[in-house]
Amino acid sequence: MTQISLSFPDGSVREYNSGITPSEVAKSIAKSLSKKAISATVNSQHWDLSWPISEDAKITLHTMKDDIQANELVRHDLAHIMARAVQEIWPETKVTIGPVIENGWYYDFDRDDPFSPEDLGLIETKMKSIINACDEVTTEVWDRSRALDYYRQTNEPYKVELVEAIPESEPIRMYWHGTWQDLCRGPHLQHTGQVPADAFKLMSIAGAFWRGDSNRAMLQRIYGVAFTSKDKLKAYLHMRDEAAKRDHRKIGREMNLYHMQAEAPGQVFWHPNGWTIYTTLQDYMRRKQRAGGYVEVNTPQVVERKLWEQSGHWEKYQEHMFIVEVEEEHAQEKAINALKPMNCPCHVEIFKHGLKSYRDLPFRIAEFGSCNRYEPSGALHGLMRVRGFTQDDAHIFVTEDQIEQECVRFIEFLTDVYNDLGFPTYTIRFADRPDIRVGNDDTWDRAEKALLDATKKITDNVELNQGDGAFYGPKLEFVLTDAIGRDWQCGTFQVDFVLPERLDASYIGADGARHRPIMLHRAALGSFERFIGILIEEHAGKLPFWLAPIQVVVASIISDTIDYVHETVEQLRRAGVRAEADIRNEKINFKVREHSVNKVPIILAIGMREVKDQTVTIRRLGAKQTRIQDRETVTRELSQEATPPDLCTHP
RNA sequence: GCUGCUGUAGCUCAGAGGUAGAGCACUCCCUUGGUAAGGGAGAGGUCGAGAGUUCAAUUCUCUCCAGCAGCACCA
Repeated sequence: MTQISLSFPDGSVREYNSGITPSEVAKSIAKSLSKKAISATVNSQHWDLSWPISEDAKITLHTMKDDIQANELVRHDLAHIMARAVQEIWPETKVTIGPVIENGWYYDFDRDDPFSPEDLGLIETKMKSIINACDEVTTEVWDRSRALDYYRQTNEPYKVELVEAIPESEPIRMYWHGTWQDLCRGPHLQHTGQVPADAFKLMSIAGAFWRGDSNRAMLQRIYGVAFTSKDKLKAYLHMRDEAAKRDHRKIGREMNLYHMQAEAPGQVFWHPNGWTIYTTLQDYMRRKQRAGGYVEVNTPQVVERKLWEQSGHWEKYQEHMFIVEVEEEHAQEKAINALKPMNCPCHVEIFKHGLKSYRDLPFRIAEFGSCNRYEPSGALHGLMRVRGFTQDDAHIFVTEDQIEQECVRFIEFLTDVYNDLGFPTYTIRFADRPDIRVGNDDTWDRAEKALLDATKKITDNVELNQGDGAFYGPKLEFVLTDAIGRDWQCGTFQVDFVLPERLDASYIGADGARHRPIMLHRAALGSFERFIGILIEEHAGKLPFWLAPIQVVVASIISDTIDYVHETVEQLRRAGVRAEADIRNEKINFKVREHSVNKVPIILAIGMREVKDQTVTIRRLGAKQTRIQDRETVTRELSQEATPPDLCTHP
């Protein structure tokens, strides 16, 4: 028998016979450890306690206290337990796959009758009885033909396909939870009773395509969440409730920001409050862009098909464009146009107008570009995914050796903007060449290097998004993380070798000859709609003062103060503060409650005392305390506070 | 687009094969009250749209539209 040596986290090394399992290793160290161990990490691979180790390795034994491993095992075992429960209740159901995901797992099933929400309770009960049975979990490695025969015999076509897809080099491993068998990579716990029966919950049923392919069968997916303890599950469910309260669709209604209706799906009816946020944000971006060296342009909404054919969008995105057909008076055929789904081709046309010299580069044009895309109905989601939206779009025409400097410049610009808007940290994803692409490898090499070098000048915090670049060039994606940990991709910076070529854009170089510029696409916010959605959720509706649609409500306590209230509102408005009067015949308690619910940042209460002393009583949203202060001072301070961050004279 | 669920007053929701109800909001009246809901009265609905079954449909069935969750998609 060959000997192997295992080294432990504490630095110690022990000798064992080859083929020893982590379970036996644990037993050799301490009885208590062997009881508590649930899995191991062997040479940085998560390892089942029952798998043999046949070579020298680094080993770490895990217990339920190791959250990462424990969660994975609990969730993975629950996936099997759920599949078993489903097949015990409905034996005709076919099983497919059931991976662990963030916070839980899912399992995809194929059956004629879809699951109903009531079925979830049934399944949960069955799962608990499987857990209580403490059935042993066992595993074997099978050879390919045995596995295929088995799944053909048991009439599990999806499993047959899965086995066939496993590369020859990899073992085919089976697991049993009791007598219930599933193809699985592992690892797992040792018996079903190790799964905490009170720390999981089945959440929802949804359709999902087999192998993520919309041309293949639609399966029934059940989602579950699971943790290592009941308290952790409770904490998670609580967090989820909190997230739901921040939903911009709910807050948008409550704060009367916008609405949508069936006659214009995916398009926004901005109400006065919402439009105030929108225009305030747009005014801010306009100033920033001007200061950042961009010139602003505006281009047509309805553009003839021909241009989209030239740009290549017609071929690729035709079915996602709003087509506008017009019976033109003297034309032989109908004129076919499309609402612009993007601004790039129009910007190229502006660049092309009049000869450009290399001295004109970098040529930066920006547009608050209204775009319309016929997004699939199932993709629409509040302000986050709409059919009509406005991008803070810009295109920069450059020579190849200007890419890096423009990229640095943009990242600085974007950092500044995100900072002002309350997102001091963000992550950058670098998406490099996809398999299907245009342009030669030399060009890609240089473009990718330029982007990476530029990014690294500013931050080391870059994630690689391999192969996810556009077919026309590499890109950077700027991702914000909101207050409850969700990621939102907003900004983008893309290098494009293709469009200038397709639309035949050129400039005159120092050598007097025509050259092809490279086009950089970039946006900081992405779309105003989406960004406002993110702002609302990030702040739970309590926007920074300068963005709040109504900044101040001046509320009368008794009707004798109405003139003073109006006067105060006028004074605030003259000072650039968005103020409203509330002189309704209601108690001050009522008014405070209502405006607080509506998230108005400041309430100024006016009674006879204030009128007599020329003061106001100021109350900030969320504060219990109020404070009486001279009216002129308050006006001055609020005016200061209402100033957008880029116009503030003091830090 | 696909699977499932949902659609009743401005909002949140209840209801039943015999053409509708609550709370909040709204209007009016009383109340002039000092920091998170004062009291009373009133008005408001082709029950998402269309078709079918039925003596009778908002309720059952089908089709469509929209929304929600997820999948697929996102230039």
